[in-house]
Amino acid sequence: MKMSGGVEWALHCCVVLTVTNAPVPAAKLAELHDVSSSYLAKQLQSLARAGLIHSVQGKSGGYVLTRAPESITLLDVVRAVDGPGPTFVCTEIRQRGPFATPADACTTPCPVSRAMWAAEAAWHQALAAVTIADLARDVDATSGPEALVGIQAWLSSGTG
Amino acid sequence: MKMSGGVEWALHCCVVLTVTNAPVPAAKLAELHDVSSSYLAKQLQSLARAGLIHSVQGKSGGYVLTRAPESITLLDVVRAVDGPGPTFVCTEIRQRGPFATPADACTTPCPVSRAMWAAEAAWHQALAAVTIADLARDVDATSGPEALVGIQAWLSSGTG
DNA sequence: GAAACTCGGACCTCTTATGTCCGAGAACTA
DNA sequence: TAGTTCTCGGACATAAGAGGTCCGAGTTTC
Repeated sequence: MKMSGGVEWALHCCVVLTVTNAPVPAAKLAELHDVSSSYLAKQLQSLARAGLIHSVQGKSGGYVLTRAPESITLLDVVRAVDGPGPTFVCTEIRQRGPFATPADACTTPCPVSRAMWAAEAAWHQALAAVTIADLARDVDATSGPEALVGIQAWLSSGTG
Repeated sequence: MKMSGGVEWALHCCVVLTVTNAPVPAAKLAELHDVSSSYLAKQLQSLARAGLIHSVQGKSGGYVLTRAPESITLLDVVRAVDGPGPTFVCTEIRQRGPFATPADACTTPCPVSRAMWAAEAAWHQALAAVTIADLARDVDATSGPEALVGIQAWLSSGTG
């Protein structure tokens, strides 16, 4: 099981979007991270479909965060880009074979899926506990405040 | 991100293997769960490579749990079947683009990967807290004790 | 009103998960 | 002790999804 690489890109983009209120084009975000512009567009579309970012069309268009960074969690981004479905899917194996449990008796999930989903819930909870604002704060602390300020200036100026 | 379907099969097989000390052939496990025998064999090989089960060759051969069910965790099975690597892989995006962080300054993981790995650790911890023995106990409680006893008898007899 | 720039979805490629097969090897039987 | 039968083990096809690219529809700006 490997998470889509687009999740990493999307998270970094969300952090970058916290430094400005002006729309940022996908091409700019791609250049900033040195990744394929065409492919990054796909991830941004996923974020837009999920309502996390808002797209502005036209000449000076781009993407803007729809909510405050404090109210966007990592879980939101992961589910938007990587799909909302559960990672573990129960195929009701207990209802098959010579010792099949009758469907009537299957009112509750089987013990295996219960345990797997409980672990998944713990994962979700940990992701939901961290927000984009937390990440931005960590970046400030790790790379120094000048990093995001520099990016902010670069985004404002037309310099490529 | 979707977990390999083989994880479900492997977990059910491990539970079944708790009811007997005699080797159980892959074909028997496949028939019991009504799944492809050839493909299930692949999952069992993964479990064997990871040292969770031991293969016995020859006429009355099959698979046996190597450890007590109490000391085999769900994490062990998941990592064996689905791969031991982390689900989130950091491609060091911060070292790319016009604002690249110099490699010297990257002694610690970037904030994004730190947060993702922390969540993954919570998931692992939850998986490691549940053992195959716990699952077997849950099955007993859910489907009644006669379920596993019936399977035990079926495995012992040559009846297919 | 025209032009330039933006997003959005349709399209193609390639890795990986899924599924299958037959040969090597060990235990049982005679 | 030799033959037979059953087992696992890895090599071989196939299908689905991730990764990557492209051009058209729509909007803002001049």
